[in-house]
Formats: sequence, structure tokens, C-alpha cells
Amino acid sequence: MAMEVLQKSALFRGMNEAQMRQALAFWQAQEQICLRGTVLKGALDPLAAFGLVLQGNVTVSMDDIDGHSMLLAHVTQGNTFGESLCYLQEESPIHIEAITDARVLWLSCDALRGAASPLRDEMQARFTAMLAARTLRMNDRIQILSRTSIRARLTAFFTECARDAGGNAFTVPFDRAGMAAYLGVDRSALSRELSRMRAEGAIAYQKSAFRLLK
Amino acid sequence: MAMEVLQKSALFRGMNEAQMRQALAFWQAQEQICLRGTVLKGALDPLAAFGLVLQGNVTVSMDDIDGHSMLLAHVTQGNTFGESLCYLQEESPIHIEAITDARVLWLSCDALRGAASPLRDEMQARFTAMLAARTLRMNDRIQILSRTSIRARLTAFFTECARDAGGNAFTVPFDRAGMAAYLGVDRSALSRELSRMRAEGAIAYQKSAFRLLK
DNA sequence: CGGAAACCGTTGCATCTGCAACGAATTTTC
DNA sequence: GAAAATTCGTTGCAGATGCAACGGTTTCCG
Repeated sequence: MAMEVLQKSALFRGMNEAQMRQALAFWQAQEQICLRGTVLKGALDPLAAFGLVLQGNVTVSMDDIDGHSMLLAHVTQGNTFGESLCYLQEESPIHIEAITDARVLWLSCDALRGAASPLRDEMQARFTAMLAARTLRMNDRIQILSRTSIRARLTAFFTECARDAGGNAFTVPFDRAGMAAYLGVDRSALSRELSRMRAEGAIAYQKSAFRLLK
Repeated sequence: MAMEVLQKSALFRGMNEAQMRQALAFWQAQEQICLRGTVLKGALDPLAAFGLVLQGNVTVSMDDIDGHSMLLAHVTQGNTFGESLCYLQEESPIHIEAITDARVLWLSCDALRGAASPLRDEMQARFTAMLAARTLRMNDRIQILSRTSIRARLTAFFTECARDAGGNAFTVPFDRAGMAAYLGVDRSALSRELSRMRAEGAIAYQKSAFRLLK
């Protein structure tokens, strides 16, 4: 069941079963199970609802003219995507894709625009808090991307990871290519810099599991 | 008077005078007039209210350990800063400063947490829409910062400016140093690239006024 | 009016990093 | 289980870019 996952999401945290059922009805929740590689929204598709990831990983990206694709967000379990576009009923040529097998809960903003009620008030407040938290996370990313060297971006990124994990060891939710996209650098240049940092004894890693030394 | 400016802001757009008065009371609005260079929030200060810029320009930045300062937001007339932190009642070591003489309207989120009322509903909806629009703007910035070359960042930035201005001529709200910070590049490298683009006949500019050619 | 500060472009240099290509190792698929 | 696809590290290279320094111009302020 999805209860435990929803408990980790900002929208449904702390609800008992009855409240959760009511809330899911409010959002007209619909679950979709999809395989890795499934396109949840193509560049030109509209977005009738926003998504909450129950399982797996989803990326939001945008292709530029040179075929280069830029990562806008990497969405992990319990997090959402597309809320802003959905709330504002705007369109945008973004591409949303499941990069692992995934389960997604689609939620509609319609009820937020409906008649006032205690439930709507509660949900609106949670939705707003979610957006606010989102902007803070995006600021963290902007902060990383503002650095001029790969090394500086990495240390900023690692610091953030360590903070979130509450320790010096953590596993990042990316493969190398994804990590490079998130940091806005070339994949091979990233590998090179990671090797260098390992050689200097600053970090240890295996695959996506890192440990900060010193 | 500030009416005309507030008409341009997402929070107060489309209100008549009576509604505006009510809304300002709701937010416990307080105007502050300040000189260029005034620090509106130091790195360690808490933030009791968020700001709406009535006049002038305000920057939100964060210093990293090397003294390097990173630009998080450049806030122009009619736009706001600090809403997310204020709404979530979180603290963050960001630095907010008036970079021109400015007038700022301080708004409190308290009433959003108060008793339900039609006014609160309306304001909450506007606040949410403002946050949603904000995340979309931040996505634009992330998109720019994700590019790997100065040239690519510039063309993305210019494209966005041209879209906003509705034409090929526009004035950016930055001096060169600010523009470099916004784009996450070195100031002199930016000057160099701009000269190059001018030499190639791709753009014309004088100070902060640009025109796209070709 | 005059000095100080801010702003902007230019240049030389060392280094960084994107890019392309390759091979090893691992995972997926049939 | 074998072939195909994906992932990851390495390397050579050329060009891009950060950095520091300098000078000219404009703006600010007393």
C-alpha cells in the first residue's frame, strides 16, 4: 500500500487513514504504474494533473536546440512534479519521464479552485507549503550551479548531501550522467574531478555511494 | 502613491482602492524607504515579513566560504523576496540588500495562518499563484545556468529577455557585474564574450541596453 | 570643481573543462 | 548464456574561461 510513502510527502504527512482517503478523493488521485522509460509528459503535451512519485525516480528535463538536454528536476519517492504548471494551468515544453520502473499518483488542482471548506483550506495550506519548500530547494541548486568550477560545485553538492543525510556517508540518487546533468557539467569531466578528489584523499566512493573524508 | 505599482504585483493586481486597503491591512503592510546599500536582512537576521519592492532594485545573495558571493535573486519593482522563508518560518543565511535607493513594503504571513475568511482565501490563492510563478522563473534561471559555455548562457538569457520585452531590444536590470553574477560567470570573461558577439554582428549594445541582430 | 569611487573593457596567462573516442566492467535482454 | 546495451573511468587535445592587473570613462559626493 502507499500509506507509508504518502506519510513522507508534504501533502499527506501526518494523516490517519480516514483523512487520507478524504484527501485522496479531494485531489481526484489516480495511480499509474509505469515502466522505466515511460514518457509521462512529452514536450508538447498539456498537463492536466501533477504527479507524486510513489515509487521509483522521475526526471523533468528540457531539450535545447542542440539536442542537449537540461535537467530541471530529479524527483524521488514522496516528491512531486508539475505542480506549478498545473496550478497555473500553463503549458511548457518540458519533458517528464520515468527513469526507473515507477508508480505515480496523479493529483488534480481542480478542487483547490472549488468551494471553500475546511478540507480545501488544509490542502491549500499544504500545497503552498510544498511550493515554498520547493523554491528553497531550487535556491540550493542555483547556489550550486552558480559556482564556476567543477570542484566548487561538487563540494557544495556534497555538503548539501551530507547535511540531508545527517552524516558524511550518503548515496546520491543519480548515476554519473545524471549527476553531471544535475551539476551542469560534462560527464567525463566529472569523472575526472572525482578521481582527482579521491586521489587527494578528500572523498571515497563506489558507484553512487560517497563518503567525505578529512 | 503606490497604487500603480501594486497593480503590477501578483498579490494586489486588479483590486480597487477599497479592496487594496483591506488587503494591505490583511498583510500588516509597512513601508520602508531606504538608501542604496541598505541591508534589509543580514546573513544571521531572522525574517519576520517578506518584502515587495515598490521602487528600486533589491538583491538576494549568499556568500560562500571564499568570500565569493552568489546571486540568488534580483528583485525589481512589483516583485517580492523572502516569501518562502517567511511562510515556512525558516531561517537561512541569505543577505538581502537594496542596490539602489528603494521603497519596500513589508508584508506579514501571520494572517494566512489565521481564521478562514473570504479575504484570507483570496490572499492565500494569490500567494500560492505567486509562488508557483516564482518556481517557473527559477526554472528559467536553472536552465540558463545549466549551459556549459558563456555564449550559450548569453543566448538563452537574451532569448528570455527578448520574450519578456516582446521585441529584440531590451534593457537588462543589471550592470555588468550583476549580469555576470546572474549568469554565473566571470565579469571580465562576460565582457570579452559580449565584445566577441558584437564583433560578429550578433548583437549591439550600449551599457545595459541590448539589441539582438540577425 | 576636484578627488574618489564605481564601472567597464582589454589583455596575458595558466588552467580548467568540454569534447570525442576508447575500452573495461556491469547490466539488461532475448 | 550470449549478445547487446548501458555505465563508468581514462586520455589527448584544443579552446574556453577564471583570474589578476591595468587604464579609460563615468558617476558620485563633498
